[in-house]
Amino acid sequence: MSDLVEFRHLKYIAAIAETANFTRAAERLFLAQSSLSKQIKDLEGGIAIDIFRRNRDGVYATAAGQMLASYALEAIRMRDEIVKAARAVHRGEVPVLRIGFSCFVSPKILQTFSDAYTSLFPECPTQFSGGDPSQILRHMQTGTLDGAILPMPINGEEWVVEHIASAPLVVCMRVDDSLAQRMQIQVSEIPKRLRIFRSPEAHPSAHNRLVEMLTEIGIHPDVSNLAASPSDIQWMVRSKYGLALIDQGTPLDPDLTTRPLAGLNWTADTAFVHHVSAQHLALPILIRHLKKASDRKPHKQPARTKEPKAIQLELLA
Amino acid sequence: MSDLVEFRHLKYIAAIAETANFTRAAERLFLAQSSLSKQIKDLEGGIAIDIFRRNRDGVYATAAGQMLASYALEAIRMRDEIVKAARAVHRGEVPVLRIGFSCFVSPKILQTFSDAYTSLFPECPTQFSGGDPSQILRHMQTGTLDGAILPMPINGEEWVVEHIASAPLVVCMRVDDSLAQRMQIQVSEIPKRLRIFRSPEAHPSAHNRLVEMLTEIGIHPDVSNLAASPSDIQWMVRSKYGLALIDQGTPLDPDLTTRPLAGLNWTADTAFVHHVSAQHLALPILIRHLKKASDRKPHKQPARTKEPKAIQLELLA
DNA sequence: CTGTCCAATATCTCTTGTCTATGGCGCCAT
DNA sequence: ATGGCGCCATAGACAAGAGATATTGGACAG
Repeated sequence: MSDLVEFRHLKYIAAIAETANFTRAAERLFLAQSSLSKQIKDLEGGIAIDIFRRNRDGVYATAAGQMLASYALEAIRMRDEIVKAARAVHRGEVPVLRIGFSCFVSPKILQTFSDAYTSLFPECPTQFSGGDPSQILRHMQTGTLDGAILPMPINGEEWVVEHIASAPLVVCMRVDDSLAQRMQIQVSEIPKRLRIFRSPEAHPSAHNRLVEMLTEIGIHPDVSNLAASPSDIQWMVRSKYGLALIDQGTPLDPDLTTRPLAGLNWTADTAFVHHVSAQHLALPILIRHLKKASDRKPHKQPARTKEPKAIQLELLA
Repeated sequence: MSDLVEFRHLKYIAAIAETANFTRAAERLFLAQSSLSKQIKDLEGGIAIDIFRRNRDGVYATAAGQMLASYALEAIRMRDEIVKAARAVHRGEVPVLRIGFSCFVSPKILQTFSDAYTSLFPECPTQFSGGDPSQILRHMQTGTLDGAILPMPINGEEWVVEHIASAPLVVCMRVDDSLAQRMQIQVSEIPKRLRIFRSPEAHPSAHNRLVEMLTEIGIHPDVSNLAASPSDIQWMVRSKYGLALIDQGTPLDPDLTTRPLAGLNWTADTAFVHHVSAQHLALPILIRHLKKASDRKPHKQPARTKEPKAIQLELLA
């Protein structure tokens, strides 16, 4: 039924809707007015929808016609985008997609991202490079990276940020720690032992935010042990330098374990980020894909918290 | 250039990609094999993309072909959806969209939603009815409401929840309150005065969550004054029953004012919700639209907080 | 009443999508 | 080897249909 609707028709509809005039639309389409008229009339008959109302003072789209017209613009834009990208892929002209990532982003997220890109742009090469968020942002400013997967928050108007994952923030401890007996940890139990943090320079806003949040709930953390990677953190915990807050998804040393924070539902959120002026041809398609996918993930892990997932700390992933 | 690509071609590409065989794809399309072959070949020449690789043991899509094939499925689905909806609009067969809302959802959000629906489904009637979230959810279960605009969180697998807005949670006070002199309020300053809350029965999970969060930061609120609407709350504040936490977007009595909570970045989040088994034909299109729009809103109000927006309380809007 | 503007209609042309028939290629069973 | 089979490409015929030209008809302004 709707197979009668071709892109050609969408183009015609869009042109008529814009000009509100068959004759001028036909000119713009390099078409005779009569041809356009006939095409639309046949279509209207075929799909049983009056698209335009022809009046003394111009042509306007009916309600249904307005829907089709706005859809038309979007559909044509998307088609052109995809065809352009596909052609670039075919010619092998898709430049390597250079992605930066923080080592605090879990491998699973990187894998998911990489898989998504590969399914969208098969056989197109990627280059992943780890580093400090602040370094990575600089690289994106200078154009030596196309995008990045980073812990939130990322501040500034110059960044396009698309949230892609979030995982609970949990307390990391030795398996033989007395706290490991418990299912959950009360915040009030650990203020003095929470002493391991990530280097503030690497991602200042996230660090500041974490400290501030802890302060708000009455913990004044002793930020003395600084780690530059999850394995540093885990080594410190193993060596009894203190406890740490880590992303639940982090692959864990067998001597260590994690426990959720009672009541609190802080999450470590991860985003795909690119500079507003980034050029890579895959970015619009990639972002659109991530946007669609973003709604499914939250559904996968909702059973964990009995309480509504509520406080969200967009924090180091 | 990409004007050569018509929906017809997309249908062909999808069929071939699925069957991996021109002959069987042609059968499925009620088409002669030769026609299909020619169409694809002409298209490949026209847009300068090799879509399929013909081999001894079958037909595979090339990298670019895979992109086109997966795009094809999506594009055709969308077209059919829109045409179906447009036809329903044309015939006046779109049933009234019955939307429930909590009175704690700001009028601006309702207006935005209503505008969005009207632009997507011109001339299609809507019916808005206010009420308690718990009532509204029951109505959606029984099918007497198609969807609702409610404060988050909404729990349960039976609900489809699409986040549409979020606004900072602020302290509401009289203009002549001594606290009104300050730009921000420290949480520690108000524990005893925070005494006005929304009726727990109306939205139990949100209420529990708010109380729990306050407990976490050391406030044990005196939940004695219960209000069923923003104006009840404002009357209570004006009459010196205490302070209240309200959504920053709430239209305010001239005798009252609001101040942000220092450091905290709690937000009141609002979602569009519908039951998983809801039938209304506008829902898929509406949800898709809200999803696209959802990313623009956060960009509009980021300058307000100097600190990264961080803790998010999906709470009564 | 006439000229103008604009969409619809009629008729014709020419492109193109599809059909039937056929050819070529590789694979396998005999 | 060879003949049959499955599969895709090609060729020529044909019909559908997209588009062009010319014309009609309605609304409106002068």
